[in-house]
Amino acid sequence: MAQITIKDVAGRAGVSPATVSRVLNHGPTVAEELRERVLAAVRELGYRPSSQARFLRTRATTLLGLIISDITNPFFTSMVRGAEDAASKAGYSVMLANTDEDLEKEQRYIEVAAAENMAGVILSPASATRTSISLLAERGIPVVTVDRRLQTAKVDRVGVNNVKAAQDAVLRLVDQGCRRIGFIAGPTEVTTAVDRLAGYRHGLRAAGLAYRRELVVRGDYRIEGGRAAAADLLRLKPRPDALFVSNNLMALGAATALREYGLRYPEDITLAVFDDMRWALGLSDAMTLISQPTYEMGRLAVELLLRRVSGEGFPPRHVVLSAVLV
Amino acid sequence: MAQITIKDVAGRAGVSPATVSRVLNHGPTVAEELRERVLAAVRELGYRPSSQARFLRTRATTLLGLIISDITNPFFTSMVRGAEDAASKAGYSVMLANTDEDLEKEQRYIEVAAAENMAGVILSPASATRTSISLLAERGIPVVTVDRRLQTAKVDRVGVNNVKAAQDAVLRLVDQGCRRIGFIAGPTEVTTAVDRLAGYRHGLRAAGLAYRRELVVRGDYRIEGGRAAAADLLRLKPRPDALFVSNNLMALGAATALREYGLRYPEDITLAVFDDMRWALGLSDAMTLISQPTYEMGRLAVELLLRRVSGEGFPPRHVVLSAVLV
DNA sequence: GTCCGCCTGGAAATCGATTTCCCCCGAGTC
DNA sequence: GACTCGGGGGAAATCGATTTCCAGGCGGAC
Repeated sequence: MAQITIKDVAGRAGVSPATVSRVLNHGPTVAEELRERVLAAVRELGYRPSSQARFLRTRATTLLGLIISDITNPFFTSMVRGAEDAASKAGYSVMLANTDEDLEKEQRYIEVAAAENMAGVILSPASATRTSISLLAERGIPVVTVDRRLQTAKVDRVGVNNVKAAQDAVLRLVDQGCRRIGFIAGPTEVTTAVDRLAGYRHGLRAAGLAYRRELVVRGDYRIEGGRAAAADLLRLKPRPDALFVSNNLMALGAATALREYGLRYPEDITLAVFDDMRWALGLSDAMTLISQPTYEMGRLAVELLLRRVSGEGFPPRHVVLSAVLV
Repeated sequence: MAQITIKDVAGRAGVSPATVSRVLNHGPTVAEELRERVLAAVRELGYRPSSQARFLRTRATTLLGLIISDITNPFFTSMVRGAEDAASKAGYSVMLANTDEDLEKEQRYIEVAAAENMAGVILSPASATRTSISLLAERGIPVVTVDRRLQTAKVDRVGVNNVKAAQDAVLRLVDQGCRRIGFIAGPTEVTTAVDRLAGYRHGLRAAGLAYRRELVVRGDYRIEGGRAAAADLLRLKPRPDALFVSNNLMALGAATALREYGLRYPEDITLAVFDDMRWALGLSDAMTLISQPTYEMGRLAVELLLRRVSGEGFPPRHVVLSAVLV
């Protein structure tokens, strides 16, 4: 019940608190016999140093914050695994927070990260322009953004080449004979949505097709939004011969809309999707998927972050991985 | 960069640190003028108290741990929302951790929660028998389990009536004319899996059907396991006329297996599923779904936990919500 | 044999906040 | 006018760990 402190251990081992600390941290200058006595006392009492008290002196924590915009999204959850594995290998723990794309929640968790003096933060910002990390910057807490960028802040970043991947997907669809490609875009606040839309337009241009405004509908990167957007596109006359959905959750919604309209893919309409959702959508072979190295993104983000944490100084680094067509 | 401390604020406002603390915490006995000066200084310096230093004196944190077994599972993510909303309403923040059903990871996060002196922990244990919360108990950190139970520990718990819900689902399937009902069970370590299997057997008995061993296959509560288990069942001769899948992710896998075997639901086989996965599976109307009040579970778990946190003593409470057939 | 130096380990300062204790000053009462 | 009572606010102790500083003891060298 009551906290076991370093003094209790010291008392039991018959040494001073200083010696206990020396044994537990940077041990060499302690006689073997005392060392054993201390370790025995630690074991017997089940002593665990209070991380708060330790922080007060050392200013060092082993906690990383991972603030992501939607934990329902398998894209992020796979990234979380990559981050966790890399962090625990280096002796750090990862605390997750979910913002639901809500700026207020996001700010609250940034405050928590600052108040807890986390060693570093990985962030997929809900907005490129309105997300503020100044609280962290003030405290010298390093930040790495994943997936999405921040407009202003000069921070490290790990992402994929969204423009090129989207463009390639469009060209693939054109190769398959599609000419009227509907595009379900994401929220304007989010850089990946902007990039993917740009890629879509580049792809059309490269294929010599005209960009038609009515073929682009904006969604919210969520299931319901994808469903509504797909329904809008499917109502067009003539109907698009392909749908390019710019994120995985919206693809689930779009699949539902297709079912509601009695359309089957790939027979009635061709589908291209950002992110690998084979497990949910089925019939993957017939579909253009843009697969992102999500696990790898999490891993690299942590590695980059930990270099900053350990004090390395280098200009903001942008790691751009390749999203590949499958 | 450098930490702004209470002394900086005190200096700027021309008062003592004690007064600053009084203003920020339990204010009444401070003269209005000083109060304003302090608040102004706080604003101008952007002062935020260090939660570590505060904890050292007060022994109180406003951080709740939420340790769940699989963040890919929408069941849990919806629960997380309920927990977050309830917590933030009470001025607490929620830190998430993902164990991936891995006892080692789980233990590590329990250690983190103990080391960080979190106010309380909500846990969906990876194992009923091998998960140990003694580290938390020693420190007096209250624990509430959600979804699953712990065998030994006498802790509060929020869950659903798994036995009855599974039984009802079986009876519904029998009503629809099914006689050979395959069951995809979950891991033996997990209490919900045990309960649901028991419910399946009760349902068969109540319907006067024999329990056949070969109709029950064990999965791992994950997509791939569901797919493999469903494939096993579909190979049986004669083939089952219904599949009852005991969790949502396995249902996704089972749906894939059905497609691979060229079977359609509900035409070729009847499906019943634990958890509401309409968005992913489609064709919900034709399917028996057991919907769990996930958001509510998260909310209630936090409320129960916070009562413990504030020191209320009462015998371990079991909140059992109803999972309903839709 | 004495002195110097090094190594070991204890005492105490420190981190940043809260809280107790106490002093001082003003108002009210006899 | 003096004494008491009470409220406001400062000084200092405290939380639990780390770390600096220093004392004591031992060994080696001259």
